[in-house]
Formats: sequence, structure tokens, C-alpha cells
Amino acid sequence: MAIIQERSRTRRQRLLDSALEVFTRYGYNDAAIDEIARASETSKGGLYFHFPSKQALFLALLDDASEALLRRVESAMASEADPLERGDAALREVLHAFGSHRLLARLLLVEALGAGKEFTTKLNDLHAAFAALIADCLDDAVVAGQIPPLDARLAAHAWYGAVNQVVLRWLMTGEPQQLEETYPALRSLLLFGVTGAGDEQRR
Amino acid sequence: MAIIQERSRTRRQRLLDSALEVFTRYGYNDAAIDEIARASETSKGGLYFHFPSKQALFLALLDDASEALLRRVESAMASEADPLERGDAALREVLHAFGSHRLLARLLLVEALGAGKEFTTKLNDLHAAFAALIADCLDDAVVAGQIPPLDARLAAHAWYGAVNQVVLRWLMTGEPQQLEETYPALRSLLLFGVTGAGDEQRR
Amino acid sequence: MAIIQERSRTRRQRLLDSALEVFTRYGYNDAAIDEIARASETSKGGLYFHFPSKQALFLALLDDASEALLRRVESAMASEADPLERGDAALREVLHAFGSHRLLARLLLVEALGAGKEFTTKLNDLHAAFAALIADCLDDAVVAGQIPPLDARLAAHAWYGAVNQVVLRWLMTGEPQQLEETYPALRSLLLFGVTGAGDEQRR
Amino acid sequence: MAIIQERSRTRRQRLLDSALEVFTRYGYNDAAIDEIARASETSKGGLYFHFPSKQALFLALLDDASEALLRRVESAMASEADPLERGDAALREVLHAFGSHRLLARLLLVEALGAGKEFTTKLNDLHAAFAALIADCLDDAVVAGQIPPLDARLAAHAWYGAVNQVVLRWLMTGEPQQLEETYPALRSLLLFGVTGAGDEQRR
DNA sequence: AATGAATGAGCGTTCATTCAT
DNA sequence: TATGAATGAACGCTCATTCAT
Repeated sequence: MAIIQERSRTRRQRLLDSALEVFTRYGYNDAAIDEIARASETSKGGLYFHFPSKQALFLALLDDASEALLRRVESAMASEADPLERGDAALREVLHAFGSHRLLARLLLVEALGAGKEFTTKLNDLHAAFAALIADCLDDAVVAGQIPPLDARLAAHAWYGAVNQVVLRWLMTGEPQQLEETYPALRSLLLFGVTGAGDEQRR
Repeated sequence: MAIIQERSRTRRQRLLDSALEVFTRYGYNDAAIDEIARASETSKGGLYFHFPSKQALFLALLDDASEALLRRVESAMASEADPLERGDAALREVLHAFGSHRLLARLLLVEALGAGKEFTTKLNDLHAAFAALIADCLDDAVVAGQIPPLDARLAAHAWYGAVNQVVLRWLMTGEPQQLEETYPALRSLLLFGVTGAGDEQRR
Repeated sequence: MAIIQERSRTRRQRLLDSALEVFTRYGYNDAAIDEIARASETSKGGLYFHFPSKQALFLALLDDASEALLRRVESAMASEADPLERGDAALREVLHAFGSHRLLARLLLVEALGAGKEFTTKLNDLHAAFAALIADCLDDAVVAGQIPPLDARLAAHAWYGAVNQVVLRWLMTGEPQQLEETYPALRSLLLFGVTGAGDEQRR
Repeated sequence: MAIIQERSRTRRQRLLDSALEVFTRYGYNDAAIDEIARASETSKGGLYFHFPSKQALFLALLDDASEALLRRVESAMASEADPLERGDAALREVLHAFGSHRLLARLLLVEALGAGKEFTTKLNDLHAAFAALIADCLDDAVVAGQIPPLDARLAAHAWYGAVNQVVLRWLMTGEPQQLEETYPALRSLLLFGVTGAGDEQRR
């Protein structure tokens, strides 16, 4: 029983792995179910035994990836008490996660957007979850008097977008070689903007 | 002859208009050539007379939109001498342009990403052009001593991403009602970060 | 224009002809769209240009066949004044029509039944139309005093079923060689039953 | 051993029952093996242990139903000495059997026809067996001088078809509520036709 | 005997593209 | 230039059947 479950989980996982690879290589629409089945050394029917449709497979991928990323970031934030340090930790974790999982980055930042209307909701949820995480940080920092009052939601989305675009550049042009190299500069930008006012390290 | 050319241009433009609408409504892959032809009150054959393929049509749309946006931003920047003011003008113009052309925003920020590998290059070019515009500003500002030295390319992409995400939120959730309302907060974030250090207005 | 319409009608008709042949040879479910396209020397896409689905194609066939049969029978009945003669004419015409269009008989009596729930309504309509035709005859004959009062609807269905079964036997076993040979015996049965009471010819 | 056989028979019977229900609800082609297995609270593998194929399962159903019906009719006929009374008994029994086993009626009169070429033979056999039963009656009645000579085979098929169609109407339109109500009228029609000549009761 | 995960051939349908008119 | 009927490769999905356990 346990063995069967394990094998089943294995098969399912193999399918998800292959799906991630094929979806990110060809894009949602150009990814053929046949190709995913072949890549996972399964049959088409086997795939459809585990996932009811192509859409559901992609959604499962999206869910897994979103959840994993969120969990990692949340856990990284949990180990910091200071609000701004928590934001810092989030940034580091995101860069680390994407930097070490190129496919996951591609999935969430590129393919999910163009996969069709059906996935918009999911993506919005992810954006909202991330933005909420950051917005909470910022609100706490405001309460703690670390930063002046501001539109935390907007700032959170702006942060998120700034990071995303840097990841996107890395994905598409390969610059810089190590995504995590961007951490210091990004941190400074998010905290102090381009003027760098108050950034003691940069002075 | 001139009349024919003009009529041709009209037809071509009608096709582009309809294509923009259909592509942004359904997404690149789910947009049917039939639908575009119908929407432009032409025939499929007529469409193929003006554009050799679906891909070319989308590319033309992307080109036109990118160029128009870039021209507008460049022209807005040209009328400002001060480097940081130029950046400011660019931000205002981008928010204004996207805010008043929802479809254009959707096309460039959403559909282009998911349309397939063939369009990645085009999108990279657009990103690069925008980033270059902003990076030049920042470099000038550094030279002028307005801001401390920094990785201008990275900062440019971060800026660009921050703005994009705010636009994206507006596209997908409708917040805020008027995109341009975000200008003051965004300006402050880009210049001074969340700490707002040096932001005399916010103090 | 007229030529195009004609060619179009030709193509459509060719499709219907091939569809009739393939559907009656393999049955609705085992008939492949590919096969129909091949048989009509068209492409699958061409078929789908004229008919939106396999179901619609079968339905069109059913409609055409029903209508043609009903029209023929109605016209045969129209030329007779006497109620019972009208019934006689209907019987002759049905036997003649089915006898000379084996495929049509197969379509209406065999394939339509097993094609699926979607066609039941259509088939019921046909049965109802036929039964109504005959029931009217019988009602008129009652009014004219030619036959005693009876449940005309039930009798109509029984007649219809009797004829159908004879056609079915012919379809499936090939007996008798000429379907129309069955006319005199069928006529006598329908009018006088097995007792033949009142059948002056049989006495 | 006996227990196992009994359990096996039980399982087999449960499968047949569920199969009858599923086949008549969805039609042969649209009935899924999965559905039958689920309905009988067995597994797909279990089903395939008892029946080698979907076709064989349907055939078994057809066989059982045909045999049961024939046995009932034969037994009903056996208790009558007079040829025409025997026919009468057959008619009563058929109406009673179908009237109280709607699914059986559907199976034999509707689904079997459209299930595909493979079942034609079986169906022909059933038709032939029934026709033979009735034809024998009629032949005997001729010999006994009760009715004039006639093509007994043809008459038998006509009878059979007349009854079938009345059953079919009941199945598909629900008229009349009780199938057995049709007995007197049908009896009269089969014996005396629409003229009712010789029908003392109708006079 | 029984289970249900796995197989894979086959099918209906779509749609970008072509081309005779 | 423009039309729209025609093409055909490709795809998502189904489901009867198999087989390791």
C-alpha cells in the first residue's frame, strides 16, 4: 500500500517535473501533452489518470510553485524580528529561490502570464499574497517608526515588480550570471531609492 | 494611386486596430485570424494580403506600440534639461500613456510575454530600449552629482519593473481607478525608496 | 456567383452522399470523420466548413432523409381522394422509397436508433409525423364510415411498425429480394388482419 | 467451493444488472466500462475477470434477455391449445414482459440495433426465433381452418413489428402510461386489421 | 479473484495558411 | 486587391484493455 502510494507519488512527481520543463521550454500553448508524456516516460493516458486536463496540470504546477516559494519566503521572514530585516530576508530568499530554480522563475514570471485567461486568477492570488507579505512588513516598519507613512500596498507591488524585472532580465539575457549578485544594489534601491539618501554603506 | 494607397493604409490600420482588440481580449493563441478578419470587416484573404502571417501581424502591432510608446516618452524627456526631471517626465508619460490606452498596456505587459518564443527578442529589445533611456538619465544624474554612483542598468530595470507591476495591478484588479494617481508615490519610491530619506515633500 | 453556389452545393451534397454511405456501413459511432472526408474526396477541414460537427452532419442527413420521405409519401397520398386509398398509396410509396434506397432505409430504421440520445428527439418527430399522416387517414375513414371507430394513433403506430419490421427483415436478411413484393400481403394484413375477414381478393 | 461459486454468480449477476442499467441509460457506445464497474461496486479488473470484453458483456446481456423473453412467451403459449389463442397469449406475455421491464425493452428494441455490426446476427436470431414462434401459430391456424392461407413469415414479422413499435412509442413518449392497456386494440388489429371485420367484440 | 494504475491507438475538432476565382 | 472555400497537420482527450501486485 505504502509502496503503491509511493510509486504513485513518484509518477505524479515525474509528470510534474517533466511538465515544468516542457511548459517552460515551449510555453503553455506550444507544449504538447504528448511531449510531456514522453519526457516523463509515461503514456498520455497515464498523464490523464493523474491530471484531468492540460489546464489542471499547469495549474497544479503553478500551485505547487507558488506555495513552495511563499513558504520559503515566509519561513525566511519568520526568523527575523525587525520589520525591515524581514523585508531584507524576503528579498534575499526570492533572489535565492529564483536564482537556483530557473524553471520555476520562468514558470511564474513568464509562462503564467501568457497561458490564457484561465490562469489570471491564480496569478493575481500569487501577486496579492506576495504583496500582502511585503505590505505587512512595511506597515510594521511604519508603526515602528523606521519609515514614514506610505501607501504600503502600492510600495509592495512596486518592490515586487522591481525584483521581478531584475529576475526577468536575468532569465532572458543572462545578466548578471549570478542572480543573487543583484541583492545589495536592489536592497539599496528599495530602501533608499536612487538618491541613496540614508544609505550609509553606499556613501 | 494615392487614393488606393490611402485606402490600403486605412484597411491596414483597421486590421491593426481589430487585431489589438482581439489579441488583448483573447490572448495571442486564442485569438483567431477569423475573428480579427471579422472584427475589421475584412476577409481572411484580405488580412493575409497585408500581413504574411499571424505572427507578423502581432509583431507589427508590437512594433507600432513599442515605437509609439518610446517616441512619446522620448519626446516628453526631451523637453526637460535636468536629468532627474527627465526621469520624472518619463514616469509621468508612461503612466499617462498606459493609463489612457489600456489595450496597449495589456499588449505590451501581458500578451507579449505569453505569445511564444518568437516574440522574446522583440520584447527584450523594448526592455533594453526603455532601460537604456532610464539608465542614461541616471548616468547623467550621477555625472551631475545629483545621485551617488550606482549600477544604472540594474536600477533602470528595477524602476521599469516597479512601474510595470503597478500598471499590471491596475490592469488586473482595477486598482487604483486612475493609474496616474500612483505618480507621486511611485516617484517618491523610485527616488528615495521606502525610507523616504531626502524626500522633502514627504517629511 | 451561381457557379460558386453550385460548386458549393455540389461539395455539400458530395459530403452528404459519402456520409450516408459511411454512416450506414459502419454505424454512427464507428464511422470516422476521416473516412467520410476521404470518401467524398474532400478534406476534414472542408467537411467542418460545411457542417459544424459530426452530430450536425448526421442530423442533416436525418433531416434530409425524413423530409424527402415524408414529401414523397404526402405527395403520393395527395393524389388519392378516398381515405383508405390514401393509406394504400402511402404504403406503396414507403415500400417503393425504401426498396429503391437501401441506404436511406438503413439510416432511418437502424442507425438513427443507436446513434445516441441526441437523435431521439429527431426520430420521435419522424415517427410522430408518419403516425399523424396515417392516423388522419384512419380518422377520415372512420368519418366516412369505411371502418369502425378505433384508436387511430395506436393503429397508426402499429401499421408503421409492421411496415418497418418488414423493411428491416429485408435489410438484414435480404428477404424478399424485392421489397415491393410484400405490398399485397401487407395491405391485406393492415386492412383485414390475419383472419382476412372482408378481404374479397383473398377469399 | 459452492460458496465461491455462489459469490461469483452474485458478482456476475451484479455486473449484468449494472450493465443493463448503464447500457440502456447511455447507449452501448457511450456506456463506459468504468461506469459499469462503479455501478456494480466492482473494479474494472473484476469486470474483465467475468467478461472478456465490453462486447461480450453486452452480448451476454442480450442473450440473457432474449432467452428469458422467449422462455416466458413459449411457456405462456404452451398452456393454450388453440392456435390463435396461443398467439393471443404470446401478445399478452410480450406486452406484460416489456411493460414490467422497461430496461429490457430498451435493450432489445433500441440499444441492440445501434450497438454496431457485431450484434446484428444476434438480433436477427432473436427476430427469427420470435417470427418462427408466431409463424408456427399462424400455420397451425391455417391448417385448423381458422384463417385463410397466408405468408406466415411475413405476417409474423409484421405482427412483431407492430407490437415493437407500440412498445417503442411507450418507451420514448410514455404513451400510454400502462403498456398493457394496448392489448385489446392490438389484438383486434392483428386479427382483423383496421376494418375490424369479424371482430365480434368491436361490432 | 480482485484492484486500479498504466497503456496507446484512435478520434473529433481547430485553425493558420493557401489559392482559384 | 479581396473573397471565402478548402487544406491538412496537429492537438487534447477518451476509453477499452492489460497487468503487476
